[in-house]
Amino acid sequence: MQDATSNRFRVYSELRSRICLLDYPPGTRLSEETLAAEFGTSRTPLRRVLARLEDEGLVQSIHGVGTIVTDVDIEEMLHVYDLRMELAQLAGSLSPIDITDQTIQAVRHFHNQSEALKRDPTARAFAQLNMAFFHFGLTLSNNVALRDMSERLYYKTARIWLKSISKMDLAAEVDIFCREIEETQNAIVNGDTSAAALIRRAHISMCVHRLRKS
Amino acid sequence: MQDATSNRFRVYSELRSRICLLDYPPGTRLSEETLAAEFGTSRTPLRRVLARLEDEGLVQSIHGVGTIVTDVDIEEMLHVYDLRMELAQLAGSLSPIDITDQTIQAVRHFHNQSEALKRDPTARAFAQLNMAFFHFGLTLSNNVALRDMSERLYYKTARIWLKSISKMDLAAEVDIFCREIEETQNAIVNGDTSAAALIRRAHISMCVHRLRKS
DNA sequence: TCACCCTCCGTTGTACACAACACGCGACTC
DNA sequence: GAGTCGCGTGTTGTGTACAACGGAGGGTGA
Repeated sequence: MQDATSNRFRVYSELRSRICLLDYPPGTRLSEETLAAEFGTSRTPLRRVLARLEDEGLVQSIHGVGTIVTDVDIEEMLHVYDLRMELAQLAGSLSPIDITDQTIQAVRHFHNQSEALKRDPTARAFAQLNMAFFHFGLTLSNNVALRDMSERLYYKTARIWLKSISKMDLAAEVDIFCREIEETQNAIVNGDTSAAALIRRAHISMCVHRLRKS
Repeated sequence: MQDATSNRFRVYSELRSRICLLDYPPGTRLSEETLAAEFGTSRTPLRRVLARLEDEGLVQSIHGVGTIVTDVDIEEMLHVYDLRMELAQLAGSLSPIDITDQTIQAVRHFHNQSEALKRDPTARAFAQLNMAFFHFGLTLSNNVALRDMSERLYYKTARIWLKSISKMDLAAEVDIFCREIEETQNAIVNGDTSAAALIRRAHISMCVHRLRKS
């Protein structure tokens, strides 16, 4: 057992992940008591985590009913996507990092993983890799505020893609993702964070278009 | 007594206001029990409010010590200001509102109030009017996500100005603020939200420069 | 005189009991 | 038979006692 803060973050992170990977699909009723028991704590600290998830719009607590995982709809989230695109682009101009060998190695790692995914594509593994690659994208700017806001907005919309993938062509999506990583790798190797940011923005935009059509 | 949610927001809003108006200067130790008594509740719901303020960086709770109002430093906040400027500008291009007579009337109201402030300037009244005018600026975009993020960042930095005003020329600052409102009024009357957003961005930028010199 | 320790006090963190509330089901009434 | 009331059950919200912890102050020994 660590100190309270890190333990809280662990629980928060785990629940957020379950919600965004649809382990808890929209409409699921979470029981405070059950979750508290699972994480080996009591309702009080767990409620603090749920309160944060509620502030971020991932769950909704209703007195006398339960804590319910919210539903997400692409049309309602268009505003969020608009902002996410702008923030993605800003990552290239607001305090961009100096690219080191470590950065290049990281993007190569993602390239390898995306190729492996192409050979054995599953929706869940794809979503997880996408999430990890998003976090890598955050590290391209040193602006902490930008990172925080981007992350918050990302998790607000992360479920939409996974909810729609059954109606889309998984192999084609993986292919597009692979190419995004390749393009990003080219930009990073050339030390061009600005280009990497624009690539990211473009792919968010295209992804929204594909999602709306499905 | 209203329902839990609105009551919680009332307490949150009040505490945030006290912190940002320096009723609780940085370093102040807040007592959960005292505050709970003041708002006629118990520690439990009050702690939820403090938890949110802690997530937003306005206070810090330390086990065994207390809940302490954080200090803010302009140099640490430069990243936040950078992002705030970008968001201010985006308010003009991301889902800008259609300007109605109501909007024009609102900005006229601020103009009048700023003129009144010029006649009897106090730092606190200035800070309050500035805050109100900021909230007006938020209404210029229909993008809810943009509004939320802008507000969050604004309150992160709001105290810096008030902390430095004693070392600056209050009358001159009021004058600049009056002109900002006048310029905004011109833009709004012409139906040009984009220009209003750029004016706002410019004034944030200039304000940061003045603050760093003081 | 200084360094160390120990105890006391106030604070935040946690656990738990109870209140407030929503929903469903069954009985009762018309 | 339909509508309505009331109660039981399960949930979140609140209050409160206690545990965990940090710091200050005084005492003690070298």
